[in-house]
Amino acid sequence: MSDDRRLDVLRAIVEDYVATQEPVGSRSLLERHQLGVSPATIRGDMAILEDEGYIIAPHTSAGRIPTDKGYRMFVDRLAKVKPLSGAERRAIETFLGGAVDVEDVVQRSVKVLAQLTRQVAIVQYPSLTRSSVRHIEVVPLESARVLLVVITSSGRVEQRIVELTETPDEKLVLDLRSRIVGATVGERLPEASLKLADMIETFAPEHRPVVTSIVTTLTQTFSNERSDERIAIGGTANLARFGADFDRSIKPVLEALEEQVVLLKLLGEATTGMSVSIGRETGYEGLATTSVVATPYGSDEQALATLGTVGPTRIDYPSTMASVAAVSRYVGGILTERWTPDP
Amino acid sequence: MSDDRRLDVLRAIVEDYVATQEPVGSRSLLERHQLGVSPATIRGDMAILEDEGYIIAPHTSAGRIPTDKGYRMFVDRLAKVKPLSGAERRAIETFLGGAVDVEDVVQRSVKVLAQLTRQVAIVQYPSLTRSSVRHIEVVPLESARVLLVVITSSGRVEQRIVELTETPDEKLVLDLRSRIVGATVGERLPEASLKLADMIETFAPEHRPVVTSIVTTLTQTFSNERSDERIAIGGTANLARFGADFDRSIKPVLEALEEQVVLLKLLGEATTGMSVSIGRETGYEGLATTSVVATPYGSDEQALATLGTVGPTRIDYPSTMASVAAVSRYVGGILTERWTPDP
DNA sequence: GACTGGCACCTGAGAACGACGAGTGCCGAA
DNA sequence: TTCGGCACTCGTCGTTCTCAGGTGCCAGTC
Repeated sequence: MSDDRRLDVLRAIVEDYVATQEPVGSRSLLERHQLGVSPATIRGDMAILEDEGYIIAPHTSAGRIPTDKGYRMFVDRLAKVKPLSGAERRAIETFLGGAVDVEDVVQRSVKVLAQLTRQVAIVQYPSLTRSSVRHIEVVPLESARVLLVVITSSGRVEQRIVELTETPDEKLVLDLRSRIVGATVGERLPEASLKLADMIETFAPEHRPVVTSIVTTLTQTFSNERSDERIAIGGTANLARFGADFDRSIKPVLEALEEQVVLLKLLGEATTGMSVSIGRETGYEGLATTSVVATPYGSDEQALATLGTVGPTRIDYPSTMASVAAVSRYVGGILTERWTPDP
Repeated sequence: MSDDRRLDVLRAIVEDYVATQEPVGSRSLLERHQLGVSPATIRGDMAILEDEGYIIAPHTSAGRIPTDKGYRMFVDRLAKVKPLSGAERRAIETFLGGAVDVEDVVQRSVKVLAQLTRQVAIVQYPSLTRSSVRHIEVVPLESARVLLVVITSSGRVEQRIVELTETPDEKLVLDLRSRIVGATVGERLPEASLKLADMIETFAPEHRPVVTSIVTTLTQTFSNERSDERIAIGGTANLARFGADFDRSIKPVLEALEEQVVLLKLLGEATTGMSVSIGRETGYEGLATTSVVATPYGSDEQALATLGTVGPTRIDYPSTMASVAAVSRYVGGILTERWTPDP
């Protein structure tokens, strides 16, 4: 008995099950794959694969379906790369190319990814903390209010209105503005916070309250966790493909999708590269029958955030991974090229 | 036969059906309502109500369920106002009160409305075109780029980056900025656009290209339809209550929810006040078994946008309408009080 | 020793069926 | 007009039966 053939059988089972959504038996397997042996031999291989936990029979007299472990093996060792078609590439490129701002890029990414994979797509907004300061503006408003605008290297704009105890002197504001800009532009957000903290002491004591107030707000904005938590979701109608049993297989997924914390953790696992979490590997009971494919996007040096898909475990992993990778690449390209200072 | 009693019967049928989700027969109706007559009499009334199209029997020997027309009658003439409990009011108030910016207000509104009604909640972001200019900032960036920031009376901040053909003179930018601010602050967005157009000619011809470029971008931002289209959705897990048949009753709803155009049209019908669309009244086949309850929010004088719920036709209309109205009131209050210039 | 064909066995899906019960429509009487 | 009574209708539920697809095992073959 050859180990190789047993793995071929596993691959064939995964492929067939993904295609048909039905347990695959030894006979029907041979109808779709030329393995050069008889059904009985396949049955032997299947029995061993079942012993090893790669596949399982839903009941005595049905075919086999892959287990989480089986999919894992398939993804890690058996899947062949399935490149996107030229049409798909062009579709991504032209659709994302039409975006007018960061918000738009994210919305379009979600849409295109959901359509490509026919799954639920999730895209995290570009992280604030992982980007650097492009510009900061300090604008006095009416009363004793000041508007702060922070523009980051990823093109995001955050604004805050600060209520001061007194209307600040115009010269002070101008001075403060230029010093803030000088200290922070080009810095990563955490570093910028440090620089700002140091800066406070360089001001005359009578100006400290105003300066402190403004700097504090900026620092909060830099480390604003809520901003990092924003996520766009699309393609929820594709949940239809998850299964017919709403309460058991779809409702928990919808609940998980509404729970940003869960999504962020799932996406967070993909900081270093393409990540595939299969079934219970996701760590959430509600997602026990779903897989999450995620990958970071951004420039080569710096990831901005993460995007991916949520689908039933029985998905076409090679295609899904190819789509996620492609969208990630284009989004990263657009965000870094388009909204980056020209040379 | 009294007309009054027949309407009482219709009301009882709607209330019972909403409560039990099951067709209601003449006998079980009397178990829950004291109508002072016998089942046979009720049957007579039911027969007439069925002739008139207010109720229908799913099959010969089942009870009756209300038709869209029956719900319509119920909402228009039979429903008694069902005020929110004090606890519910306080929950809305405290939860929405914790919001830190407009984005946050909208997110929290969706959440609280979905929880209160146990339906899908949709909240349109405050409209740009319906609000006025609070402040505009013009910030030169590196190269020949300029950042424009627009703050509206509803607290929204829009930003655009303009690519100019040449780096503008610093004095010109300052002049332009103060003139833009002078011309637009306090104006409604459409009027602000007009004022800006007039302003172009007051600049020296050599400055026209820069000015025109910037003003054009601002005008586009003012009339940006895409901004008006943003909608937050929540409580999709409540779709579970819509019915067990996913493909027929839930998938089309999910699809409609992803189609912003549909949602906007539904919300748009509520410009003048509380609007209830029942079943096919929504005008979308996919929403044939759902009802949309929507109402505008904003100040007394000026609606900012619309919010509401999407649920199966068999919902508790009085409670739903009360919840939608309450959330609308609080959201409107917060947005107009909190982010409006102090006196 | 690995593979194959044959065979007995298992089991879920689906059709057929009957009993049951909730509900109706109608009629004659109060 | 209302009411009680009665015959009738149909969908639901549980039971039974058949069927098809699938397995495991074993003896035989290359």
